Amino acid sequence: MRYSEEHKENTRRRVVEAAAKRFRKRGIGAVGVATVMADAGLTHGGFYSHFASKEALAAEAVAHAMDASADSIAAAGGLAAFIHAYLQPAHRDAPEKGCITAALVAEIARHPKSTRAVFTKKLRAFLKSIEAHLPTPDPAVAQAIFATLVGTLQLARAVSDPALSNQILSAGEAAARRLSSLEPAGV
Amino acid sequence: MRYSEEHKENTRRRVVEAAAKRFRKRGIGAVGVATVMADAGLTHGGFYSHFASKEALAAEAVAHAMDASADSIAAAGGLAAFIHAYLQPAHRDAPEKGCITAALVAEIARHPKSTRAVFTKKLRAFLKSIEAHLPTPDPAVAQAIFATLVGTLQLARAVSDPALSNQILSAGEAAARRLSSLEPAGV
DNA sequence: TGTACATCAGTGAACGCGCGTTCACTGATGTAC
DNA sequence: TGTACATCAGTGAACGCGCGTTCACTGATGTAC
Repeated sequence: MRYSEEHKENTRRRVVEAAAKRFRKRGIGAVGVATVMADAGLTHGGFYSHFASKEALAAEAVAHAMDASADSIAAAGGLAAFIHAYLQPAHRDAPEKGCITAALVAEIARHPKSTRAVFTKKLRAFLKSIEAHLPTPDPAVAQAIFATLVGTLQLARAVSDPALSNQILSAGEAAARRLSSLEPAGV
Repeated sequence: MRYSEEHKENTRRRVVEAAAKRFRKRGIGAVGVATVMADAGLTHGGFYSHFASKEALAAEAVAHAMDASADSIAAAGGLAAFIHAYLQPAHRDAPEKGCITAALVAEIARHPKSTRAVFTKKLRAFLKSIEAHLPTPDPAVAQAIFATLVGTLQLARAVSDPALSNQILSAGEAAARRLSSLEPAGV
């Protein structure tokens, strides 16, 4: 072969990362293949020497972004710190760098089973990670905490009144802490 | 005027209702004006004698669907019953007839401020309704409960494993009950 | 080491299609007499 | 009451555009000798 394996893998990764960013910012359906390729410094025609379809890229982008945040609880320094960081205005205001679940769950739900299966696999891993950081591990509690975080961030993003948006973030943090049986406030 | 006011209003309402259904099922961006008009038994050209743009229809459809569920807590017979019904598989499996917030929050967050303002107004009313049904009224608790319901329903819809999906619904119900300070189980 | 060749990542024009929106029209129905 | 006219909700062709995907190509770089 001509270009090294490494070269091709690098390009592919750049495309996946550009896609993960754009998709979170504007939605998968609203972003064209040409835009993603341009973000990666390429023209659109080369797309199909890397991916079978836009759908295949969507699945890879979801997987990539889920993997990128897989260790974010440990990185934050524990569940309480993670919850706090997750519900910060900074996260709300930068969806392209944030949680791909909050940005795209509803859209993923409308995608083919193959894409949903990829999401499901990565979600399971993340839920395990939440559970492992719980004072008293319980899968149902981990699921409920994540659902609360995702729902809260989305409501805070949709609302047009900044004051209400901030209140929602605070309310979500208190609720997530309460569900995880952490002490009420502090940081 | 020629056709009665009533006739025009009826048509308009049929279009808004068709839109609210299609948008919830497939997303606003993925549904064309022609499809909505066909659902309402019309051709696409007449659309602009009712609405200024697709965006205007989106805002109306959101408002309409939010209004339609405004009294659903009282209709369900209280907050516990509402939470239970909201997190049923039947609701998960029929987004076109269900909560428009769960179906479209993330997409609404990417729409113009005017549309987000309409959503915000209706959301405030719904949060008030949750709060009024709380044993101890508290805006933050109402916000957290709704965020938990929305996040839970969305995760349950996206996941490809039915068993996990059902677990998530149950976990969400337990959490929402706990946040609202209702007794643990029952129905 | 230097040259010829083969590979294939990446280019850019082209495809068919569906989109939101516009527009000249038509024909059902309300109003005037 | 019956007829002529005006209105405008609804029709369907057409617009420019961006989409996902295909394809003939090119040219940088790895391999063979």
